[in-house]
Amino acid sequence: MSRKSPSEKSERILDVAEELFAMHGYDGVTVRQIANKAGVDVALPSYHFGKKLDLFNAVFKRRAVELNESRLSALRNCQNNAGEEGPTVEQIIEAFLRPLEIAQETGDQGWTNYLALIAYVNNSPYWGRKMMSKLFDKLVREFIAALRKALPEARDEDLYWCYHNLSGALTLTLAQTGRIDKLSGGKCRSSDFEAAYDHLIPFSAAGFRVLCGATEVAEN
Amino acid sequence: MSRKSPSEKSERILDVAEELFAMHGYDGVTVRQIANKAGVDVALPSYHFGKKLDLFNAVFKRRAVELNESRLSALRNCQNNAGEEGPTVEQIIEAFLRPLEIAQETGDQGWTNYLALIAYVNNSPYWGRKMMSKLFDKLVREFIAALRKALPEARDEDLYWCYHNLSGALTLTLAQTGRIDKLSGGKCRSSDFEAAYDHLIPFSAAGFRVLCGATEVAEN
DNA sequence: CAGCATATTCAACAAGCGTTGAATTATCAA
DNA sequence: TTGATAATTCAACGCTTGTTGAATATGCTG
Repeated sequence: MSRKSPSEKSERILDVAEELFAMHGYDGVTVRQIANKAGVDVALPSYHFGKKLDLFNAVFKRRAVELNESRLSALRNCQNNAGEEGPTVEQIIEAFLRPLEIAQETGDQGWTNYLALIAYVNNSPYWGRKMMSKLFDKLVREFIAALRKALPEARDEDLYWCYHNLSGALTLTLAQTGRIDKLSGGKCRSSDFEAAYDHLIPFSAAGFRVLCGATEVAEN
Repeated sequence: MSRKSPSEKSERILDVAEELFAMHGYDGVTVRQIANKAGVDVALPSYHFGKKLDLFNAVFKRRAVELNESRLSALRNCQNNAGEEGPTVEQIIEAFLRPLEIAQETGDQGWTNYLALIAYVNNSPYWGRKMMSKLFDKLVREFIAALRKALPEARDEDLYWCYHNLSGALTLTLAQTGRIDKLSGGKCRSSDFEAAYDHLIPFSAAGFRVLCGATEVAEN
């Protein structure tokens, strides 16, 4: 137990780094700030995780596996429950989004910070392509394959642009900039992921249908 | 001429700062990097623009007025061309997006960098709310008002969430992370704004209609 | 208790940071 | 040409950065 699991301070460093990196980006945070906020010496992050970039990677990787498993299981679940023709577009997108509510459900602020960190990386021209691909491409391709099956007449190009739009809307949601709070005068809240997904699912599903052949419903 | 317009090097500093800030964010760029790439002394940015943060603000403000005017004129244009009932959702979104193709049309790389900088700011939890509001809220509210008129049965809450989704998809497009290039195996290109908008306009219009009362078409 | 590996702190380093005051060059009107 | 003003460079400052080697504390094993 004591050997295998990292020390308590080690996890506290990851938690604090997660929060600060999500808020200010990689370059906007110093190792000293992390150490101070975690209540440990400046040298401890280096001891546990090596260089600053290694620490960043450790934070980014930490929850990725669990998140991917959760989303994939949601996809498999809706595929099993669906009939021969497979799940609908709405069901697939739902499986893509709902697992992200884990932050709200568990009340774990760490998950909220992590999702904001994903938004930071995904939107960054410098980090974006490489880091996201490495950890999330496999899963994303599963979802796109499911969507392709639900929209058999779709052209590949249209399918990818639709996913891009969905991904962008999701990214801005995860970033939690508070912008919609101000714009809407408080009627919408950035932190309310459930409301965001309740709107994003029908919103993007309609988009997919329009651009990727809406014959699905008419045929039945 | 010489007094009023800033010197040639002064503009070069802004151009380089724009490019680097868009790529690496505020904290990911040093004043020295900017000066080196611009081919000027380290002290010159401070002389012309003051503190580093003032330089960042100068870059962010520089093209904002022109961009806002261009978008507002596109909105007024489609409003004037439309009949009594006003423009359609598609026409409004088109007016919101097409002016952003100015970068491709003029071949000015500076505009591409600037749009990526907007994406960086808009997606940043720290900078996002304040900086975006200051420069773009007035315009955004014009567009939302036009959309409200085109969708008279819409609940305010739904309208704002729909705009949020549109804004997110646009933001990821402007960021130009190259992620869709890799995902699609080259079938889609991040740099092809025209293709992005050709897809985003019907995509988001369908979303607006589904969530904000689709009776518009059925009634006519 | 002794011994040892791990965890943590301490102290310091070389490098890079933003910024500034003084010195130098360019620009242009008189 | 001279003088004034703006533009630019030069040199340096005090401070912060990430990282490291040695010293100390902690916790477990025997």
